[in-house]
Amino acid sequence: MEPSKEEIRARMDLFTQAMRDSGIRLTHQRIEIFREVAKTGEHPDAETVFRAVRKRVPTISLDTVYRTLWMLNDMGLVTTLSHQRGRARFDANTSPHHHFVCTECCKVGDFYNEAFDHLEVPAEVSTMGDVATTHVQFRGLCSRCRNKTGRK
Amino acid sequence: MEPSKEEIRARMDLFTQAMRDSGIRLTHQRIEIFREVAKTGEHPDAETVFRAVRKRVPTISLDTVYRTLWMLNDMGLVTTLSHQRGRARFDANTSPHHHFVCTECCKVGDFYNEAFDHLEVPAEVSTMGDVATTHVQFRGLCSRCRNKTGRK
DNA sequence: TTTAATGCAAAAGATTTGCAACATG
DNA sequence: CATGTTGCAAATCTTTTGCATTAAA
Repeated sequence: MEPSKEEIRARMDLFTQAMRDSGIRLTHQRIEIFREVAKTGEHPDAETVFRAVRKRVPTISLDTVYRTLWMLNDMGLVTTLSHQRGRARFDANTSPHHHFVCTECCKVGDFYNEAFDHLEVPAEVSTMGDVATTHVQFRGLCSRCRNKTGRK
Repeated sequence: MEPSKEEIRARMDLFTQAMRDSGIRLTHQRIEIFREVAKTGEHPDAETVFRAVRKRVPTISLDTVYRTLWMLNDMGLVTTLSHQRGRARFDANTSPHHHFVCTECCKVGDFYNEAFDHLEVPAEVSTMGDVATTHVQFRGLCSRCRNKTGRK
């Protein structure tokens, strides 16, 4: 689930390069914010990122975290999920991937599947617009919640 | 896109029955709130439902709309989507279906596809939990946004 | 040194909650 | 009638914004 050391480094490199290419300043805060999202597979929300980064950059403010996260989203360096009521969660994994979402605790597990990346687009959908990406989402009780609520 | 008269009636019947079965009171407000979500394929948010219902029930309050919508969600009579920053949207279509989501305007189009309803669950996913439902989401520019921003 | 980015505080937006009045079963 | 439900107002939680200060390039 957690990205490997190499994967994290690759993400950081991609980030640094993309920032330079766009002429956006590589500030201390932005680097630490991106690193925090890049190093986990947990899809943290803004508050979680804020708390983690604050340990290393004590003066950081929550609004900078928000501004940065949405900027990264606009740049395509992170994507957002929102499976919880009114709280965006961020993901630095920009490779095509899919999700298992627990309907109980909202935890999200990633997985890769080439076939799902390229599902045939039905004609009906083509009339709606141009498909750029495909995401499969399986929903159900995660094993942890199954053990907790399922059988007690 | 919009549900047919019969479909709307079927949804209302399902709702009425489910409420009776759960012993939850069928109030004027609840009926009108559900009807508002049931009669459209637009996945309205709470505010939109509120404004529409208020025309028929002028004294209704926004918090009743929220309470009711989340209750319906808990009962499985509606599902929620959240493709827009911090704003939940509600859908009374409980049949298995899939989505095309515009990355520009966040508009969501529904479609049906039996094959997608029953994608084979990879072993890796089975270890995460018990899959109950499968949703395919295609993302890209909708035709309207393509014409607006794409070529100008 | 120039201009973008930050931090602060305050605003805005979305959703929830406590409670007295009210309506349903 | 008894109790669940509503409407109101105020609270809460998340996210955004204006602006003076600070720091990248």
